[in-house]
Amino acid sequence: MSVKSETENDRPSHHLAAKLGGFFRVGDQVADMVDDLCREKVTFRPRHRIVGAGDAYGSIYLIQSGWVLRASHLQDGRRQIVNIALAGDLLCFNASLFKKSTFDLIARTNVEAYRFDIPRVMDMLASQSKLALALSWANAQEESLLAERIVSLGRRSACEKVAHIFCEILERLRIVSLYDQGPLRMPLSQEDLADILGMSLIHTNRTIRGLVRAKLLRYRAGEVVILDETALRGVAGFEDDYLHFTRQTDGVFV
Amino acid sequence: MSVKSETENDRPSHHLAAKLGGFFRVGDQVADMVDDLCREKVTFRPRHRIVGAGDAYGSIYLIQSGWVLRASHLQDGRRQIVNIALAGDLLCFNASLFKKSTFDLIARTNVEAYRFDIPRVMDMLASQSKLALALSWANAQEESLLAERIVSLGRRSACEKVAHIFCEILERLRIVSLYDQGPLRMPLSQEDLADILGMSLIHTNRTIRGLVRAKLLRYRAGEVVILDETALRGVAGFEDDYLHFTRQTDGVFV
DNA sequence: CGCAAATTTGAACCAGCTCAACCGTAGTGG
DNA sequence: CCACTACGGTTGAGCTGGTTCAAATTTGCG
Repeated sequence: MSVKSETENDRPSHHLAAKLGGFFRVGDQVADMVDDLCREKVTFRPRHRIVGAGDAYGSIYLIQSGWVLRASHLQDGRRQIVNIALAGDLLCFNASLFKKSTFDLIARTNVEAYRFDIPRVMDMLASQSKLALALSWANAQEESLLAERIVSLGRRSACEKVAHIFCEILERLRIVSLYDQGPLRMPLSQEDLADILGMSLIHTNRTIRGLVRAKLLRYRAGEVVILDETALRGVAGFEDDYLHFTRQTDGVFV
Repeated sequence: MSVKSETENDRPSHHLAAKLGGFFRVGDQVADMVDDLCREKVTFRPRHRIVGAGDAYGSIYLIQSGWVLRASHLQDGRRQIVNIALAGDLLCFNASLFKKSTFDLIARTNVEAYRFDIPRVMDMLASQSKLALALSWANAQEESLLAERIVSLGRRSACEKVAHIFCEILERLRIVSLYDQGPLRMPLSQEDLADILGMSLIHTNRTIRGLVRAKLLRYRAGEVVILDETALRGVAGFEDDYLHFTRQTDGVFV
């Protein structure tokens, strides 16, 4: 797929490059390789189960737009959302090394994604070490997000958790230029939020209401407006270093 | 470093190969490369901080023996242990792509480890795709452990959490042949356990006592005896598929 | 309009927390 | 040998953050 006629922002690799750009100086070579992997574009409807627990992995996806939830279900119906995948995130990248999934991947919105052929990715990783390095970084960053989620779940109060997840989502969207300030379309129900934060739906609601009453944010179904991000970061104890988005000019060139 | 004179079990790569052996058929080529990386052996005393939050990464370690905790500290002293690293586990492998650590790595016991020189690892990964694949798998498995920890923290009861972590530790030690059955030396205090499970020390204690009273296990400082592992798995709802230790004979050869 | 999904609120309850104290065991130094 | 200390574990009591159950209200949408 030629990309010469496309503007930078239309390249399939755009969001991923933006994310990596926080750490690497991403050269055309790597961007071209990613674009080259993006031969097939797929779209999923909301609630579509992209991968189900027990399924064999067939593909790796690079999200172009939309929100995807990675969730685990216990026998009795309890659900835990392990992470949220946004534009520029890879799905099943490292997990595709396994025989089968232990998680569901659910499209929460309309999702546009590029489907990578796994053998082709493997070939390219084997021969293109810069690409491998770049994708390893993306992978390591995702692992860092999981670790921070563990900290939230284990040691933060309900109020801190809610504030923290909002701060994280804001920051992650900023990295891929999908948020600046003002109202944010956030296609998560309070039930989703509860399942991310390991809380009950009802207490999640009350906690959000508390933050609304404190004038830190406004909330409607599908939309939040952060009114005082500084204060929100304060209650969350939010430190963004775990995102490792340093925007260094002396970064490694890939 | 020649390994010809060593028995299989003495090779530095032994535990890592055992872990990978659940999925790959690990050939001599990869094992030799790992052995070759293990040029420098280091030991840490209990409580030694191998890496501290904020430190730049200097090395990658392969644990030969001992237990290491990866922990995060909040401003007010709350601590969350994100994971436990055992023999055969790599420390700082993917995180070494970052400028600096956001976690502490603490030796909980005497720890023997092999120190890898990062540039050398990078070179080898770039040129040896089989090695890269094998280590990527180890990495993906660790990510899977984190995801399961998130499920525990978010959606399991105190009793399920305690049972689950014991099942996980048993299984992980079995994979590297460090446990079969009977008494298990477990160098974690109840405070450590509490910080892994996101619970208070006191409630952790009471929960353990409950399992002891139910005759599922015996507990002393530094030692547990699992009396009824089947029952313990039952209360935990333990499914070992997230460890991805399938011991398949048709696995990919690396 | 009418249905379904999402949110909000109230009320009662309880799992897990904090505070406080005590016990056992293993050094350690006089 | 004993006193002292430190650390890990145990137990009680009271409290509270978060849960469950139940029901009402709002919102989105065909």
